[in-house]
Amino acid sequence: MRADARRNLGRIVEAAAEVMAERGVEAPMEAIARRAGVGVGTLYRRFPDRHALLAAVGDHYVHAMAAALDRAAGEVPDAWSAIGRFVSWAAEPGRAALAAALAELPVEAYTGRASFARARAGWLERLDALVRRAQAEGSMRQDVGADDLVHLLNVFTCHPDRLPAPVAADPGRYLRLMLDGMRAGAG
Amino acid sequence: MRADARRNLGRIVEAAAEVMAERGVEAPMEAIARRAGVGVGTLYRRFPDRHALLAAVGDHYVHAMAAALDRAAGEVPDAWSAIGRFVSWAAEPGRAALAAALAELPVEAYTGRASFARARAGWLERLDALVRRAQAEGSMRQDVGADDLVHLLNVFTCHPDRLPAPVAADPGRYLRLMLDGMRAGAG
DNA sequence: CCTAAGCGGAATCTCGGCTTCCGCTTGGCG
DNA sequence: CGCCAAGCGGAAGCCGAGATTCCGCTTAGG
Repeated sequence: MRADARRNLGRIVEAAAEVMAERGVEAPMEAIARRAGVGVGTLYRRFPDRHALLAAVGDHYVHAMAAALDRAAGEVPDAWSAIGRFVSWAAEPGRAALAAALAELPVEAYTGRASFARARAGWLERLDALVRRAQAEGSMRQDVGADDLVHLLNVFTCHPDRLPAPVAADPGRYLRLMLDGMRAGAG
Repeated sequence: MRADARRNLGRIVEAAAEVMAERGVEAPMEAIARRAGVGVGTLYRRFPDRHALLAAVGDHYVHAMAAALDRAAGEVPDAWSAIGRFVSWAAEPGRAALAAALAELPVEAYTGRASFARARAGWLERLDALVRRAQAEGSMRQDVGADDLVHLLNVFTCHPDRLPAPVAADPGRYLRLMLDGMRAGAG
């Protein structure tokens, strides 16, 4: 594979991640190509259909999330703070948006992508462990779980067009409210 | 106006409210017509364009919300419980969804509709009063407002396709979490 | 310098939804 | 009861957005 081709490949995946975060998994191929600074033809040559592209984007995303989680857990001793940090990181514009976008998509996009499934499962598992640790430390309610965290992140960080403008303008405010509600004793 | 025509008019507005709640303000006219048990022709004769239909739906909605709020406030003595009740009512499937749908829409849909604007303002004012009462009673945080409540309702009750499936399945759970976060002392 | 890998983007195709239009139906008056 | 205009439904044609193909031009790199 020629050097420039390889470079474009990377750009395309990044662009796809961005655009899908902003406009959903169904974002027009042309928009993705434009963002990547590439012609649609190139996009199609590399990824024969949308699913192929999605799988690539999914890999990209899962690894980024996993790395951020580990970083957050390493930076502070208590689990509750680590969760707070991770949430802040994930809430940065257009970040978890991708999670929401990917959540929308049909399973068949990943069939035969065992590595992706494994990475995803691993990430969720580590998040879950962190949550359980926070609960054991007495800082988090027992009746909420890692899933709730993920869902709410997805909700508040999905692309701005899909949220009431004030929420889109400051999702952090609402995520903090959510965390306040998840703190031990809040129920 | 003939009796059957009047009947259809009512059905159309109701159907439009339902369908727009589920599929957004841009929901296909044909879907609305079908739900109303009416031909598209009838729809277009009555409402020459989408804006006319939206205005009618908006009226419908604002009045329903105002009535529910007053009912909730009348049923229990303390403001916090009243808010809880109202939120529960508004979170019933496809209810506030309409609010979210209407929130999306451009101002020009309502220009020249003073009565609608007035009704809307009145409703918000009453909700705000209730929130301030809850704060005075010491049951609600000072740093949140009626707006936050409205936004959160919109977020969690928008049509299911736009939410992670588990959230769509039980928006009440997440709204309760958010309310827990808004309770006095939660910050 | 040459050549095949790689590229871009115009052209074409498809699909979903909007809007119109006209022949049929029916409320309700005389 | 009979008439006829108000009202109805939905097929037909229009349109724009996006997917996908294709081919002549560009350029990496041996």
